[in-house]
Amino acid sequence: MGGAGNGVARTHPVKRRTSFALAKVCKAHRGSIGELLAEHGLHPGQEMVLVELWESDGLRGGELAVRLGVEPPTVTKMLRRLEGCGIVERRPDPSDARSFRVYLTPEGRALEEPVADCWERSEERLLAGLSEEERRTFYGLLVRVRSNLVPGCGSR
Amino acid sequence: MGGAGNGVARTHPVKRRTSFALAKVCKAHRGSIGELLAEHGLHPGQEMVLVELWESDGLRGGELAVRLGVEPPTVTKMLRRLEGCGIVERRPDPSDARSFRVYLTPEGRALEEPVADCWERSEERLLAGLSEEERRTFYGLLVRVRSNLVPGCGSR
DNA sequence: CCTTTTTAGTTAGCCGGCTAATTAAATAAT
DNA sequence: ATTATTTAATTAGCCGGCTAACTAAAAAGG
Repeated sequence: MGGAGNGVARTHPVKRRTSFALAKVCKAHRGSIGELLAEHGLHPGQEMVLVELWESDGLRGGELAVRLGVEPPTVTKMLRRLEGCGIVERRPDPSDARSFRVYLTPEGRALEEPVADCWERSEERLLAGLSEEERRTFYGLLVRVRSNLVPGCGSR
Repeated sequence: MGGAGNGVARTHPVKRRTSFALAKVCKAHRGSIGELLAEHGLHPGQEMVLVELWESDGLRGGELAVRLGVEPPTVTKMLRRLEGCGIVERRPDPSDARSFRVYLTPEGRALEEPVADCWERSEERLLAGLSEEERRTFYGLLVRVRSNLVPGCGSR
């Protein structure tokens, strides 16, 4: 099958970009943590909601969207499902009839340890073979790169 | 409102994990490149199909799934849409009646330059403020980390 | 007080991703 | 040759994410 130079298929230059490598790492990482979360009946993305609520329970819907860096309709749907699973509870905000506040149920609070453990295992797998110094370097670079992508994310 | 230690809301330990930072970078990065791709009517994820086809046109559906690191049903749907947009064409594989081969249309081939440009701009934004050495280090770490997550991804 | 504008969430609908179950063709085994 | 098995792709249905359009309450202005 020696066509006119056909079949060589050298890898495309775009594949050597850092941007490309990052995209692939992202996808793989989401899959990796999703696999662990599935053990607790969670889908990737939902763990982020939990972290925000462990940190400050009773958030308003909109504030949750801001902290997650996600659009309001996404929050609406995720909360509906998490509520359906009994992980979260939505109560009206007494001071604003348009708003509501999100609270963890006991079930939601019980997920803190196992899910934190997922992160730990996920990180273990992610950083395997890297020295302590390399890990610190990697973390530092991620933080800087993140602040490039999410302007003004210093606090969150 | 000084309840029993309530309202402090220190950031949750999980948020200091490299794994967490990576997840956030991922999300932001996908959004960043998605924004650029939208200028050409593409959705994030579709650019990956294009890269594979620029590299080797006429791939079988299953092989495409493997290279993208994605499940077959995902390929089915993406290709249906890309075909609907006239970017890609599916032709039956003469040697196997269950299979098909995917070919870029002229429109699909015409996207190579503009989309490669999206990647370049995306990378620019991503790596702003990093020295050449830091960029190399970051790239190297990404590649290593990726091989932790996707065992045997040396070639792709 | 009433009107206008801003803000908070929801709905509808699309896309990329997944799993589970199905169809149909190719291959292996008898 | 017939049967059993494996493989290729699709369908159905769910989830996280998005945009656009809408509803309803709060806040600002007159």
